[in-house]
Amino acid sequence: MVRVRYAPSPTGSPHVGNIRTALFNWVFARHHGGKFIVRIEDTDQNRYVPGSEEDILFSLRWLGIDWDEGPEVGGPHAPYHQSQRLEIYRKVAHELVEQGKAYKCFCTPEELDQMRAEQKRMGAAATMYDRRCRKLTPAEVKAREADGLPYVIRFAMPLEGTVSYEDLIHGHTEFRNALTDDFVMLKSDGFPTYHLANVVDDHLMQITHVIRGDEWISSMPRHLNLYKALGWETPQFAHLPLLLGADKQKLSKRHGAVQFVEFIREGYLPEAMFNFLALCGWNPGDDREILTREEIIREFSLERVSDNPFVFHHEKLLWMNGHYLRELPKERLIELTIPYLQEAGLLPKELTPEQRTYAERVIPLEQEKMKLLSDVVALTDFFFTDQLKIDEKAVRKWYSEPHIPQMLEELIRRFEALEPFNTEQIEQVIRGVAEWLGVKAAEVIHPVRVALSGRTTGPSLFEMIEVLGKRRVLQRLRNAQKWIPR
RNA sequence: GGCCCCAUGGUCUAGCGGUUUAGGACGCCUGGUUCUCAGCCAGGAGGACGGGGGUUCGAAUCCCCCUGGGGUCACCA
Repeated sequence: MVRVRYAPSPTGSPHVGNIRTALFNWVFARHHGGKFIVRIEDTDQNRYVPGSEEDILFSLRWLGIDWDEGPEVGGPHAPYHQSQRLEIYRKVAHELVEQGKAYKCFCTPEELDQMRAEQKRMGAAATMYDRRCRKLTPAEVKAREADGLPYVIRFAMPLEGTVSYEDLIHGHTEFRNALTDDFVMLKSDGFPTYHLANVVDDHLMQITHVIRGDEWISSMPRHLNLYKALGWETPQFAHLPLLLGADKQKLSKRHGAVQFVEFIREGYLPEAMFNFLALCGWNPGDDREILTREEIIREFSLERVSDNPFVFHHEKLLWMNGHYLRELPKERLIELTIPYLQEAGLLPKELTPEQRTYAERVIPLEQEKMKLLSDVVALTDFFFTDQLKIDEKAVRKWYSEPHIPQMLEELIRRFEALEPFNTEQIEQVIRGVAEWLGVKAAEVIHPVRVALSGRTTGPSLFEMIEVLGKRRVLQRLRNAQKWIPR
């Protein structure tokens, strides 16, 4: 039985790369009919950010990623918060001390800083704990404990030899033990470090595959030796390519939106995010790029995960979101976009039935143009407000044309009398007026569009007029009469 | 700097020794559709296998070196 886990630490709102890792784990579990476990690695009291766990779980649910064991749902290996499992780690750490595979270290942060500074001054390639406390005699340790000195527990790394494993993505990888220092397993506050807690829980929770980002590869000698010291079987490891910014540096805040909730806020759709994230390092092996969640689950395999870093460019995601937006049923598009109009102040918090019907007619008009749900605001604002942003250049271009004064008058006259006020009738009026004036239809259409929306682009004019309604149309046409230079 | 990872057009990616004059997608350009924009359809440009050695009848595909980029070197994860 495949058992994988997503083990975020609540140190901030989750990053896209982080959610990508969750998605790969989930898809892998679902592909194999295995279990997907969420475990909160809240072992750093200093970096804990309230609310981030909520953001993490919200993001997963928003994407449609459910978990078989974890926070809020529980499971046979509860608790799933590491902060509630402290005794377990403590016990393991002390057992290793008793077996001589780990030791208490009484070095203070100041001493360690000094040691590192010294090493740098000596021109050391890398700073590394010099294992001074590893040499402490039992009596010395006892004395310090009796003095009440705080200590950490460090793992006693083998001084020689190598350790290796077969990465499911990178293949055979080997490390020399001597190059890794005696890392801290248990901090002086009694909390474990990632290395300890992660290994212990992965073992206890019977994780079969550890799928995580490439930045963890360098910790493999620690984890592998820990498993060995504990006499535990190691799970399989798969290290996912890093997500990079446009400058090829690890994706971070300075690359624009990277927090997953920011993407949600901007108006990306879950299906687009799911599809795109799945393609961040994986592909189905053919030319398909638009894939449903079911297809992704069916065809996913770690063998098809690329091992080179993925530069995260928003353009393609935007394109993909536009694609999914165009496929969206109208009802859902309306549901999803109304909140953006409300937030922009174009619609009130509570809609009257009339306002709702009006919005339902407006929004689909611009569906094919949206790349983000939030685009609805800029695309349709002129339907909801009379405070038009006027394209002055377009006004200058059209409103000095000789046919305009007559055109406006005639349109107003005919529209006033028009019944029913629908698209076909409206088109007839527009074309009729053009003919009557002896100008091309476009020479009526364009200036009218400017009069009604303030701009030169927008939905099909005839439909737009119908939706705007006679009252607004007449009012705006009359207003446009003021634009005629005298 | 040590260790580790990576290396196909601007970006993502197919390719796992010959079927490749290296395919697809995003972006870009042109044309068509059309009341504009978008969309859609049809084309196109960019001039990608980082460089050098091998192995082989044959290399983008295997090996080595170099170069470049990245990750990591905390009582953070």
